[in-house]
Parts: sequence; C-alpha cells; structure tokens
Amino acid sequence: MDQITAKDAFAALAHETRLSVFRLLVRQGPGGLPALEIARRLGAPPSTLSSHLASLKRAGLLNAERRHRQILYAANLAAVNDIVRFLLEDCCGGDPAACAGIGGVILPARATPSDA
Amino acid sequence: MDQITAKDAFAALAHETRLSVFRLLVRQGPGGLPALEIARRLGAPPSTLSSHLASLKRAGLLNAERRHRQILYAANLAAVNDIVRFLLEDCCGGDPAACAGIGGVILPARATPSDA
DNA sequence: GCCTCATTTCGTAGATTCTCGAATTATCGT
DNA sequence: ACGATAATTCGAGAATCTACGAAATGAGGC
Repeated sequence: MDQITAKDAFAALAHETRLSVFRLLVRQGPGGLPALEIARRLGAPPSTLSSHLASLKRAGLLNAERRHRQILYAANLAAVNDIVRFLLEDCCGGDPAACAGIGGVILPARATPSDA
Repeated sequence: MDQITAKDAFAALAHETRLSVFRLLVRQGPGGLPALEIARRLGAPPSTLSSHLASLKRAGLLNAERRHRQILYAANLAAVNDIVRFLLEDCCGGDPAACAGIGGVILPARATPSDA
C-alpha cells in the first residue's frame, strides 16, 4: 500500500454514488451483486454506474467475477483493512498508549508491514 | 455519520498533499504541529497548505488549537473510527462469521448507530 | 449462425477542484 | 502603538471529474 494506491481508494469513495455502491456490496457480503441489479437498486443509469464500478475496481475496492451471463461485484474488505492501516501507520510515533483512547473499532496493530 | 459527512472525509483524504498532512499528524500524535511547520516538512507553499488544512478540518479530520502565536493541528483519530464504522455498517447483512476472515485490524462492532 | 441480454466504451458539455502569489487578519513582545 | 511572525483569504487560469445516451463488445441459448 503506497501513497498513490491509498489516494485512489479514497478518491473512489469520495463520491456519493460510489460510496453507496460500496456500502451496498459490504452489506451484501461475499456473494456480490450483478451490475444491472446494483444500478436498479440505486436508481442510476447502467452506463453511469459502469464507470463507477470501474473506478472502484481500479482502486482495488471491488472484486469482479463472471457468473454465467452477468458479472458479480463484491466489496473487497481487505482493501479497507489496508487503507486504514496505511492511514494510521506509526500512529503517535509508535506509542500505543497515546493511541489507546480513540474509540475501540480500530486496532492499529503492529506497524511492520511485513504481512501482505 | 451520514453519507455526505463520510463523502467529505474521503474527498479530503483523496489528495496526495492532504493525505501526507494527515499521516504526518497521525505520526505526530495528540500534540500536533503548527501550520508553517507542516508546510515546511512537506515542502508546500503556506497558502496552498492552508487551504488543505481547512479542507481536512472542515471534514472533521483535524482538530485545531491556538497556542500562542501559532495554531496546532492534530489528527482526529475518532473521525477515522467513524468513517470506517460507517463504511462497514451492517457488514455481510449482519452475519459476523462471513466477515471474520478479512485480516484482523478492523472490528465491525455493533451496527446500531445510536452512539454519536 | 443469429438473437438476446448484460455490460462496457465513447464523446462531449458542464461542473468542480487545484495552485500559489499578493493582500489581509491575528497575536505577541517591547 | 509598532514591528515581526503565523496563518488565512482572494482571485483567476489550468487541470480534472462527472453524467448519460448511443454505439460497441461479450456470453449464452437455440
């Protein structure tokens, strides 16, 4: 995870429709949904949505898998993991105590990026 | 945390300079850094940096505190917590088992958005 | 091979964002 | 009050992003 990759991921999420797409697929789980079904649920034209799906996929936030005639898109939760870890890397200069009181959802873990 | 707030936060991070600013302040910890010092370390002109700091602050990602003649900016880690929680809300339709294998940094916690 | 459904690519007009010097405002020391 | 330092606002050109219909591509079914 480098600066550019992270920036692209944030840019992909910095749009109302794309954010809705991603959250919908997070709720949907690993099974995913086909492109037209996503467009239908969000009330967006297929061509518009296709470019948004391409953005999210290019940013590494979605996995796409062909299933018969349709393409199933699913949220890539590991990517969220990666960008959060990148964002909080070496938090508070590495002092865990100073970081402790932030809320509980995020565990900065170790700063060594040795595990892919 | 609503859709627009989250989108603004992602938009604020979707820029190389602002992302560098935020990560620098994460590393710096609660003490924060004055604006010109941030500009100096990142090699950016003060006026450019000021607008970026304003973006990040408007998005709720930075806290600013006046300290004598300077203004100390510090990363708001709780905001990161909030946007990640928003992003993963009702993950996998609420089935924790399906979400379990994502990597370990993020704990989806409860989906009830009752706590501000 | 042909028809149909699912999805993407193309084109272009419109809207938004970005940069940074100059001018401005705010704070402190004397 | 004055001078110096810290930070922000203003302005305008340049660059990037966005939307969506029409046309093209891809994958089956018959």
